[in-house]
Amino acid sequence: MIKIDPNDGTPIYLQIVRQIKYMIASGAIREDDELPPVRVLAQQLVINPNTVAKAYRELEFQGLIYTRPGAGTYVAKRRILFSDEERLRIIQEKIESLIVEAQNLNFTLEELAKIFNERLTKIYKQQTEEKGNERD
Amino acid sequence: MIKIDPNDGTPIYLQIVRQIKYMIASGAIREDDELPPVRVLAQQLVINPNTVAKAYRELEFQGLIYTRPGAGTYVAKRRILFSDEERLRIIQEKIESLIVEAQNLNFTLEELAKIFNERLTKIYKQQTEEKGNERD
Amino acid sequence: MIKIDPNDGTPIYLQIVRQIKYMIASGAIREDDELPPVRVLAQQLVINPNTVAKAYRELEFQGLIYTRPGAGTYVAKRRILFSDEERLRIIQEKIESLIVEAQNLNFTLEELAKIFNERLTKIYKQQTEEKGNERD
Amino acid sequence: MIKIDPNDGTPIYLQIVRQIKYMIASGAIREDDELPPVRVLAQQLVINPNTVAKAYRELEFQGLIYTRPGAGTYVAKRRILFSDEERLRIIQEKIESLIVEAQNLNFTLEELAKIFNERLTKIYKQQTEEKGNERD
DNA sequence: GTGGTCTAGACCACA
DNA sequence: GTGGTCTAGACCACG
Repeated sequence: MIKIDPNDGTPIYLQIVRQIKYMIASGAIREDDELPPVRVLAQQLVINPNTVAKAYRELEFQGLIYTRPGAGTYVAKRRILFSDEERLRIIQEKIESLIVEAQNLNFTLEELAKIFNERLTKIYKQQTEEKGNERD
Repeated sequence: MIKIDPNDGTPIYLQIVRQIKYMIASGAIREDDELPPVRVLAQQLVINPNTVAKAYRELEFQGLIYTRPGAGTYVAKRRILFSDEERLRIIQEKIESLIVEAQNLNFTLEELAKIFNERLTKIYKQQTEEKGNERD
Repeated sequence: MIKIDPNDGTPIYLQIVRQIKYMIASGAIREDDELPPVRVLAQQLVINPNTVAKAYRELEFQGLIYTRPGAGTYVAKRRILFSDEERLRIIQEKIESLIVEAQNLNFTLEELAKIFNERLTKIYKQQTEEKGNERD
Repeated sequence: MIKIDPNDGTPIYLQIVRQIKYMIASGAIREDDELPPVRVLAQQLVINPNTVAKAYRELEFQGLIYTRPGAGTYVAKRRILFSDEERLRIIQEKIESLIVEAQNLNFTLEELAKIFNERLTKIYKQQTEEKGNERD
């Protein structure tokens, strides 16, 4: 499920973090699902177990997973770990980066707004559909 | 218009390389346009001049810019232009990443849209004001 | 300044974390003060640099210090990183532990309250004195 | 009345050992008092019975408890009693640690006092109620 | 010279 | 068998 690109430039452990974040956000893995054991994932990706452990630690810090030592690693329940100021700070940083990149790529602000809001609407529809299905 | 994210994981000099590359490849800056001097950019971004110098060296090595010793640094002739599909693909990837981050921070899609559009509007106003001032 | 007890039972890196937390809380080290470099502290304590790095990473997680790669590690400005729910959860856990330990040690709740409030009052007086001195 | 803190850093079995030791050394439990069966305590603390068993083994090795096979586990004769100074020293160390934690989480001393005393009052009421019921 | 990443490999606590 | 800690030691990014 997870793929490492050694030439990516970003550290391996962050590549793992990013991909697991995607899986959690998209609902591909859910609360209390078990993640692959450190050693197993390390063997699959042909990297050192410590590197996987580091990725898991980072995710645990962000409140997305939890580990029960001796048992395994699991997807955590959604909860608000950081203060509102902190959450806002983090997301505004990312927004800032996105806008700058868009301008570097010669998009106007209007174009960016359009692409962004379209994507958001699409996801919104998907999620309301899923909720509808769950109710069935 | 370059933005550094210290938590990105990618080295600062590569963040600069990427962003300038995008500006060139998307036509945001053009042949023989002058890049900001190393020291000026370093001061703007609050980073070490060596780091900026390294980015410029890398870009020169890739043939995207050239330096005229004692004069300045300029965008080179040989340019690779992104297709519109390429530009769209890149920006959509970034948007995707922003949305994932927001969801894992427990922002709703509505909250994200609100924060994003507010920021965009603010920048839009700033830029139209600046243009107004330029005309004076 | 920092002392390691190999027979303590608690991991070395947590012993470091705890002691630095004390230094920060007591004002022994303050905002923007530099911590000893990883390698230096490791050599002093005769432990592996990675272990010190792990302690520093943990403190950075908790928002108590920040690192500028290539430069050094510094005491961070006080700020509220975690949500109120999270902060309350953490401190209530500790209070719970304290109360249980007190009962195990055959203190009555009244005795515990007395000892605790006396200690708190003492610190409170100290801190108001210090503020007074700073104003001079 | 044992409490496990998974984030403490010290192994669970040692947390149990320490707390039972305190109960014995402070007279909270006495010679020939029965300890809870391994399985019962494990269920209460939501941990593995092996972990409790290991703690009991360690306490037996230290001569603080003895087991009568098929019957139960009891507090041994040979007891080391803490002096009042010792008890006070231990609990003050814990209080110190709680205050440091609270300050680093940006609680004021007043807030800490309030949370602490509220919790204490609540437990006090519970315990007097229980005694009332016992009398019935 | 500073911190960051990664590997290889050992040992421990715990289920 | 699972995660956690620690060591030794290499290489890189950055100031």
